[in-house]
Amino acid sequence: MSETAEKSLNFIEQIIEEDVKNGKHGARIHTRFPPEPNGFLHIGHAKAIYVNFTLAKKYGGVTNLRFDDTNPVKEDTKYVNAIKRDIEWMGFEWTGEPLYTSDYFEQLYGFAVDLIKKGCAYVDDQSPDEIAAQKGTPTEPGSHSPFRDRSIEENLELFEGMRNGEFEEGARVLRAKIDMSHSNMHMRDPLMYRIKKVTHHRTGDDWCIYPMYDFAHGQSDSIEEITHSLCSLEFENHRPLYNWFIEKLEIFPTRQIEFARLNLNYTVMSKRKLLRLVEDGVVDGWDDPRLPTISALRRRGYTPESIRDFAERVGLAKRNNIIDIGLLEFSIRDHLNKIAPRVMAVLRPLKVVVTNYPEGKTEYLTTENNPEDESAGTRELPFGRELFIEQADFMEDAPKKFFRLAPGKVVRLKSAYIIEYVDHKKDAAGNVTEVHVKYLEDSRSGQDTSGIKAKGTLHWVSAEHAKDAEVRLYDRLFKDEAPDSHKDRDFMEFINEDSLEIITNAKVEPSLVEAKSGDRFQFQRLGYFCVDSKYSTDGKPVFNRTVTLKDTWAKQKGK
RNA sequence: UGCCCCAUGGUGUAAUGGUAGCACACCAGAUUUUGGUUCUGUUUGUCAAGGUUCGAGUCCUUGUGGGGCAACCA
Repeated sequence: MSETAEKSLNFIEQIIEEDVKNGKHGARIHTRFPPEPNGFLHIGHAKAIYVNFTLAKKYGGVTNLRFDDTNPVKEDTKYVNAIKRDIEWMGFEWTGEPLYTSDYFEQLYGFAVDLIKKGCAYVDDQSPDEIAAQKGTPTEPGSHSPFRDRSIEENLELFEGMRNGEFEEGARVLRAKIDMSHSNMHMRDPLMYRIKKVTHHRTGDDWCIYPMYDFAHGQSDSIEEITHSLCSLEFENHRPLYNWFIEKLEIFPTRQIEFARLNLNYTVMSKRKLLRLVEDGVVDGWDDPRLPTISALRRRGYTPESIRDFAERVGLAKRNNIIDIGLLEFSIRDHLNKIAPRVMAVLRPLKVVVTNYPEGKTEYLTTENNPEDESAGTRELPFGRELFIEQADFMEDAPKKFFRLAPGKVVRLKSAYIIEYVDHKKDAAGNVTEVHVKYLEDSRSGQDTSGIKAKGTLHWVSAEHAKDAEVRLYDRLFKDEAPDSHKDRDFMEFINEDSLEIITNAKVEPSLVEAKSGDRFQFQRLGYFCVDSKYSTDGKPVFNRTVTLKDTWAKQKGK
């Protein structure tokens, strides 16, 4: 992360620099990432993680990881582990041990008692429906609960009763006593505690009352002395309440700052919708490479560096945004171009016979592993009389701008020889089954004295030496740019039925059978591929296509 | 018909009262044993109307458009 002197600051950095300049909190910066352990992290979270961790680090601060586990109905330890793994994989380190809002339940209870004693909270015996009815609407004020003016003593007694399990679920709640006619709905006597006789993933059955988000999140920030609590725009309306509790409780004044969350086109990001895709079997689990979850991106072959680069590029502001998926693809191409070894793989093989090459002969040709990185070295490729090239690299009736193999054309085989078209065979259906060519013996790569210039260069594998491999090609999961933006159509209607193509008979160069789970390659002229962690077996790797190479030829064809 | 937030090329994001810049995308060209990479160049923008000012993307007013808020969810 090289910071050029010219680089302008985003609005949060400006706030932080102002705070540092003024010596606020001793110029200390402390942020937190507060996931609820009820689902998997996605690329939107990745931005929030990036923002919280890099901002703190930039100003010499640290970041807490705090699981916001105040709703035992939805939360589970299995998510805790997945979330920790994803953050670590992204390359970030939280300070100390992971923290949990549930660690503060006793303290939070004390805060509530304090508020009751100050006359700022009361126990309400009404049902959810009654409370909702009194809430009013955004344009009409609410009305007071008949229990609003209970004595402090009675409130204290009832609240303790709630804690002790004396009442049924839903029978009573604790509410803040603020203003039922406030223009901000969140200030109309919001709920602080509700009764839930549910086992919590960490505290077990110790509690049967649990604090609401609004009475847990800000207070946890205060307890941890978080200086800047960064959250998404939807919590803007909660900030007055956040500050009200800080003021009444006289606790550490964390400042909440909201920023716009990340949105990506051609996908969905909400946990609920992601869960539906998984449960309906549309995708193959939370880490299906077509999903925008961090575990899916990892499995697909994205690097942590590329995710961080992307998070930096999307910027930080308060404006709602929809980022083009193409930007994410740029980030991963940019990184993989520098680090991925180039290899030969033919996805849809077409047999080529080099008629003037000796039968039974094998020669080994040297090729560079990565033209962008000399230190990557070279390797030897077997070459023989029978080869496979890509079906799309031969055309019987080629347009003038087709730089590949066709009647009357010559092409270079990458790191090998220039070949010249001789003949081709077709089956009964008219499909080309075999192409015959002659090679130019004096055109060997690196020792070319033929004087011939070939316009195109093809990738290839030796038929005798090539290994079979399975390759999985992914396309966007949705056909619509914003599948969940249609008011009267379900996002599932926009599923792209062709988002996964499995090729079982790809031919790859022999070295690839030794590839290990997670290894990344550039299949020359095709794209970047990663050995799948789920379906690969020893000696039989399955390759996931991370992203294609930029393809200006395909673009031209489309015209 | 309440409150809060937002509005700069196709998409994002800068300019903090003084030349509207950067990235991605797009288009054109150069290089290339990957139609990749790299390099060069072009096109495209301040929501509207008033006001303040020598000067407004920036400040003020009023509109318009978009987003959020009425879960015992977070």
